[in-house]
Amino acid sequence: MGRPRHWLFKSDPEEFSVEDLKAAPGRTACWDGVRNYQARNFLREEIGEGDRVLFYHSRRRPSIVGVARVVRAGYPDHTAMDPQNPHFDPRSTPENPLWYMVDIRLEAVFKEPLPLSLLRTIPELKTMALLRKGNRLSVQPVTPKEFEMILLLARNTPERTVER
DNA sequence: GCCAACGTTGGC
DNA sequence: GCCAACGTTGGC
Repeated sequence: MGRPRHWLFKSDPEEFSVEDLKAAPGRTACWDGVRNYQARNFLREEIGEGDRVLFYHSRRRPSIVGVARVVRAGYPDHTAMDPQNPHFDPRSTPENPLWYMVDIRLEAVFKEPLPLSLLRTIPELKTMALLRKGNRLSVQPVTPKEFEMILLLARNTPERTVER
């Protein structure tokens, strides 16, 4: 498959929000703490520099809140090797890292989040992995068409213009 | 706060 | 290798 590819990253905003990414140096942060093998495989093998990312807030007000760009492809997640870190995993070592992360840079925050409830009403998004029942994957692929539709929704409504 | 869905663990 | 028990995710 060609580049860029498209992804959706979930985050509990109480842990790490799109505003946290906006406030980070260079609007760039590493996407650490992923401890699921399927998501790990995407981070380690599939996601490349230049890929595009939808930033999703889970929980309180589930919604897509912005877009980001992958600026560094998969490399070992150092938080897994830090005993002080809540995501520490003693099975992961520098010689044989178990968990991976990528770096992303924020490109835009939507002025109004696109809530899950709205996304469910869009026929073109019916097939989105995010909308499938019981889906818990925190890093998931998005089709180019789905991605474009999300950006269209973010732009089209006047109060949903994209803030740079 | 509830609970369904899911992933992981571990006894056998 | 099966599967029950358990812990976690995450929408509602």
